[in-house]
Amino acid sequence: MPREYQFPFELRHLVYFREVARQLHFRRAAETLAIAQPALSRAVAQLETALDADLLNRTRRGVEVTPAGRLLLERIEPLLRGLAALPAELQALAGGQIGHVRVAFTGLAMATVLPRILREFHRGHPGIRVELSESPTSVQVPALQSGDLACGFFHPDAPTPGIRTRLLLRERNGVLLPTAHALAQRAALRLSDLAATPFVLFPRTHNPGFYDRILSAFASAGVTPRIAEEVWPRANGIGLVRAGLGATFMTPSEAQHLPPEVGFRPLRGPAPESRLVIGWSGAAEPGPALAAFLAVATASASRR
Amino acid sequence: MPREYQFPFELRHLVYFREVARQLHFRRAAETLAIAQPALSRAVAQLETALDADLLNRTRRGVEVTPAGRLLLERIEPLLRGLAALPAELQALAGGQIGHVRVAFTGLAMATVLPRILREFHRGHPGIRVELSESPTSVQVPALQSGDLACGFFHPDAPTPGIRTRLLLRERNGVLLPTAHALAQRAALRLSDLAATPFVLFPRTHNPGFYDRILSAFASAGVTPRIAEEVWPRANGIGLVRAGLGATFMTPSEAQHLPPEVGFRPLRGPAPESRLVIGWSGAAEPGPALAAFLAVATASASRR
DNA sequence: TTCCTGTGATGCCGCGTGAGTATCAGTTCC
DNA sequence: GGAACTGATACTCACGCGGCATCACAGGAA
Repeated sequence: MPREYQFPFELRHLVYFREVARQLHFRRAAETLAIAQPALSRAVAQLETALDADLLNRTRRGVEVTPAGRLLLERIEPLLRGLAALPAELQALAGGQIGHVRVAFTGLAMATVLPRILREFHRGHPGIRVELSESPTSVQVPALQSGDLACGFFHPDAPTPGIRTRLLLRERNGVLLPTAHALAQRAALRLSDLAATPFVLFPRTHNPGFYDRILSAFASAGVTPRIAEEVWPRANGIGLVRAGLGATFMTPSEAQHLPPEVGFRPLRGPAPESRLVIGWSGAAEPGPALAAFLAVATASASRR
Repeated sequence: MPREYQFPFELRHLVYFREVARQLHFRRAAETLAIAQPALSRAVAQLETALDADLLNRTRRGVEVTPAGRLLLERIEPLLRGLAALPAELQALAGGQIGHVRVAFTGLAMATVLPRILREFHRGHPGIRVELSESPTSVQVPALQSGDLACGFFHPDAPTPGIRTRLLLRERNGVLLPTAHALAQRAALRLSDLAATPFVLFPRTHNPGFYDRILSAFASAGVTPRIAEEVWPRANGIGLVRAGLGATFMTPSEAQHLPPEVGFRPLRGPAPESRLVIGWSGAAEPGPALAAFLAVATASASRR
């Protein structure tokens, strides 16, 4: 059976040759490699045949490396180093010391729990890279179910089969108004006060359940709100409020650091409620990097 | 006998795994690799054992690569590519398409034949790098004899055993004077005219034979020259003449491009003669890169 | 259901080949 | 002229790669 093979040599040959080139001495190199000298001689000779090049000059007063041998050495040195590092690297991956996690989030998550979680996580796991991308609940849920996404911070509004979740935040929304707005004088508001105020919301497709709960909250207060803009991501909505184009909903946690042009007012009576969860695929056991992230995230949440 | 070996796997394993990861199909990968499927299954299993990591998820509906497998792929892909390129690279080295030559030269060589040789050589052999360093004859000759230097342009003054040479230039020296010098009015000079003129020469150790021939040429003209400076490299000597510190010897070929502050005058009667040769070690057959360089250099010289 | 097809894994065996020991061929010493 | 090196060569042996045959299992079609 003819032996077809892409490489006319094996790692052995390269390692053996490198050792001889280092020590310039077959016997000592063989000892270092824990093989007998004849085996080493033949392996190097095979490599020379395979590459059709003289790699070493055997003289009676020692061995010297030919130009071809030097070129080969230059090329294989980094390769062998890289290969030698591989097992440890894979162990590090398995142990969760290195790796990466793709994490999606919504504006609320970034404004509340996420910065703290990331800070803690990077302190404990400096080798794991977190790939963050803001995306709406309606995108995250199917991505989590299909396994395209490892982990997401989102706002569930219906059962999410195939996703394991943990509640991070559950808060009644208040209202964010331009400071110049008439209602900004009041300490607290009711939904019914807001009939004349244009609203800035997220696009309905991004979380239809929550969107509709907002509308029904208005309806039960006897008001039909005017939705002036639907904008995403979240930061742009706050920007529009700041620019005086309307009001928006916001939770108290989210209202920590606000520019002076806007003000947060709690709602009395019925108010839409936001729930922020962290979710991950329930199909497969999470990998070590994801497990580490989840551990930090849930611990950080329960410590609040 | 225990098999001690730095790597718990071989190139085979990596190539086999890569092929399966590419095709996500053991049977087709085995066909591509021209081996039977069971052999492939076992090789991949061995690699997984060796690295203590699951690289592939075998499901009934196909094969998928695990994160560890992806990491491994990322790492080995460039390595395998580099190794695959090795044989061709070594052949190119042997064929003289790539490589490098260490070449030493003296100031005279750089002022005459060398630029043209380098231009021609790089045109015909773009893959070969030339490492140039100016060094005196007295340094080049032993370096050529010991094999530390591949090729040199120098000025032999005695037999140089172990070095093969070819004469490139053989010229009577003239005199380089500051234009302001009294003798610069004359069209040609004799050595005996130069008794009162301070001279700038190279250090005697750099070529004792030639140095002494200069002195004896003076002596036979009945003159004892005043050696004001001994300076190296050559360009600095010309700089000193330009600065008015004295005169120096120079061949007509070297006197092609001179600054206006200096002038070249031929010598009538006895004059020191400069011989420029290219030399290379006669011990070993020159390597392909050196052979190519020598071919260009000698051809360029005989075409003058 | 039942059979067929196709997946990758497993059992077993022959032979190639890597590595062992013993030895050779050529030096460079004393 | 031997002693003590060097690396190369000649054997033998056994490990393991790869071959074939087969298994276990899943999915699809009848």
